[in-house]
Amino acid sequence: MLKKESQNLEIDNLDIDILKQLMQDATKPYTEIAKDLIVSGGTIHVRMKKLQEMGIIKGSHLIIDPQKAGYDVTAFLGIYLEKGIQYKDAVAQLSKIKEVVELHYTTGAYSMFAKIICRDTSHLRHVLNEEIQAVPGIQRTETLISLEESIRRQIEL
Amino acid sequence: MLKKESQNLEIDNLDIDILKQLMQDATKPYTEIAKDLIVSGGTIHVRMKKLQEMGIIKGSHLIIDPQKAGYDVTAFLGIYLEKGIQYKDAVAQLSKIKEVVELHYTTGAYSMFAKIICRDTSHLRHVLNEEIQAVPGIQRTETLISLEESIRRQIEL
DNA sequence: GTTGAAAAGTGCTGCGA
DNA sequence: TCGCAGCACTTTTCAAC
Repeated sequence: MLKKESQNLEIDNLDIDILKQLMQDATKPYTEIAKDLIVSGGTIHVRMKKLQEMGIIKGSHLIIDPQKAGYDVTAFLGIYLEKGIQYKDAVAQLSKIKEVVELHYTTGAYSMFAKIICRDTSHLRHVLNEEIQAVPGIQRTETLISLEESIRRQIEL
Repeated sequence: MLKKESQNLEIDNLDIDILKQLMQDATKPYTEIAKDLIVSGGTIHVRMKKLQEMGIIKGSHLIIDPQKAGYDVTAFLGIYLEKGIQYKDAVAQLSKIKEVVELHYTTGAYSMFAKIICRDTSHLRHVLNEEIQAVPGIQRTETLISLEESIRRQIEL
């Protein structure tokens, strides 16, 4: 017997429609989605199970307002690594810094690119000067501070 | 009579603990959270209602894997605006481009900074050359392509 | 503000088409 | 493969502490 991967691995329009709705509000009841799409609740359930097994759905997050939670400063960091430094080691070090919420290995001017969220400017200064600079292999960084987040959304399927 | 804003606007440790749990999995049942924190389900409900009214909770999102959904290329874009161009106008234009998932007004080298998600490199080329360049006021852009997203998480409360 | 339980609604699982 | 129906579970509300 083959592994159960041999099931239907395709995504149709119904799957897309379900994802579209849940990407905006992950707590929307299946029954309501079913009404909108004119299928039964059971069908939604089967599709969701398939999408989860396929790994397309990675989970769900509660979206909080960072500013109202006391995190007022968003910054981007272009990072220059020293030659010969293992990228993986730098990632391991940076992942220990809780304020780093996103890290990319990039082409272009920088070796790596990070997004950082801090309480205020003094908190940011501490993270930059004490935490980031302490990571071995980081040669230099360039900071871009976000004065306003004008757009924030998910991809449209 | 005053507006109902005169209610309790403070956040205590219980609120933080609830948020911590739901930030990782927005579908976690209240009853389970209640058991973990050793309070009743009703209390969780009251706190959640308060947090939503305060605007700390902005909603919930289903997290999908962009690569498995056919979006394989993440890029960052440093944008130089022409002098005298209204920032707001550029935002309005860029928000029409569905591939732009994040846009910040920044200090530093660039006027604005965008995050873009595309299906593949030819899709990215199209967005950059046709869509972005067509926005009035954009003088020049610098592209950073993400080869790997090494860290992706939410702030820790 | 919190509790505990009742009432309403939702999610899950088989059976049938 | 999909839809329907019953059971289990969760959400929501409310009187009482």
